[in-house]
Amino acid sequence: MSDVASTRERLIGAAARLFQERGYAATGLNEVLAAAGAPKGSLYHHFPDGKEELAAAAAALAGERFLQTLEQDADESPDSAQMILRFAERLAGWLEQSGFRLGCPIATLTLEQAAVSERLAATLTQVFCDWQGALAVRLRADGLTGPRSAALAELTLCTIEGALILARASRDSAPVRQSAATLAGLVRRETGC
Amino acid sequence: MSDVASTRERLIGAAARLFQERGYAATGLNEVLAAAGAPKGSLYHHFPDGKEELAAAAAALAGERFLQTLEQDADESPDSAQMILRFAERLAGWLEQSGFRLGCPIATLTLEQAAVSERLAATLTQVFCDWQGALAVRLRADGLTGPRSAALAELTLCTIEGALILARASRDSAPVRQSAATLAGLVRRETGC
DNA sequence: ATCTATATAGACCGACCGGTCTATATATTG
DNA sequence: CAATATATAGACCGGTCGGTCTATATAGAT
Repeated sequence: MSDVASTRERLIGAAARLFQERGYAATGLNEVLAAAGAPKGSLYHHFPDGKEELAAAAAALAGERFLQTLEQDADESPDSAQMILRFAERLAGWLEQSGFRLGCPIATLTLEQAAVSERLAATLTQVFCDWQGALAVRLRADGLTGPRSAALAELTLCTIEGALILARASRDSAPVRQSAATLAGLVRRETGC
Repeated sequence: MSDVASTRERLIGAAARLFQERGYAATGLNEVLAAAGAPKGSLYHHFPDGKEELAAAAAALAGERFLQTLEQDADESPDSAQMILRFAERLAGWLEQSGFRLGCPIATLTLEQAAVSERLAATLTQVFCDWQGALAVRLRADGLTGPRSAALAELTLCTIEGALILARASRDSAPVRQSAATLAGLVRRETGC
């Protein structure tokens, strides 16, 4: 196991970061190459289909990272409502630390490219599905039925995604904290925790 | 009053449509000019600050249109919960009719440019604020307090925005309809309607 | 009619885009 | 060692980008 990431991994990592911050169209491949310290030949060696394939890999990586954080917060929270609050707090911190440049790692990619790229759309759909699944697991653990936990997991995910948009527009993390608090209150009423 | 829109209006209208569908960076000014049937000179005559200024005008127009629709649905609904369902149904129809290309008219713009353009960020913030206000008015009419209606209006807006992202990723309007139904149920429990 | 401000018209610019190509280096395998 | 697959390296391509520029047309004022 090498102490430095492989060229392929560096490319995916740099792409994930830049696509999250600037979006798909505004991120040039030359920027990605510079950030990864790789020549253009390497990019098209590892990703023959170019930018689209790189974006799919970047979205998958970002999805996994986000999922792990989500599952960690879910495990460390005594109930679903507190998981929502904890995760929102974490996201608010990320927003503030980055000057409101880092929101959802795949939302911009989705709005820009889901209607264009079949391959990317498939990856993005899977990622959102995984996230919703992780939320649903925690809700079920609070005693909700399968369908009900799925519905509330979907609502929670939508709330988070929407709040991140509003927060980035206003450069204020209040929408994330407040909407999470409102939702957590409604969920708590339901789970009884 | 002329029967055809002025060059300025045509530019804003074309920009609003293209920015909504493809986003900021992926929309070329030449595309906008072609769609509006105007030469480049006219664009920089009406919008000396170029693309950024045009985008701000387009966002303001899109915001007004969306607001009017929202207020209309609010007026025609007997209570807040049904307003949410009605509006979600309308958005789901737009998504389907456009092949999931038309979601929120300003969400992509926000994620791409809010951290970059001060001017655009100000416009976008105002638009989201107006939308939230319209939702809050309807919630207050159902007997909720000012703060509570503001909180639920924010949650509703976040839910809609997030659901539009999920729907575009999966090319399925189910997230919009389902999350709206879940939220409407929670709101109904609170308003008692 | 003349002057002025407004608006239209589009050629043109350097910069950068995603992608292709050939050449070289580095492992892996026989 | 030779042979082969893998990976790095970057010059180069046509095309498009946002923006600037000069020239022309149109409208209102005097």
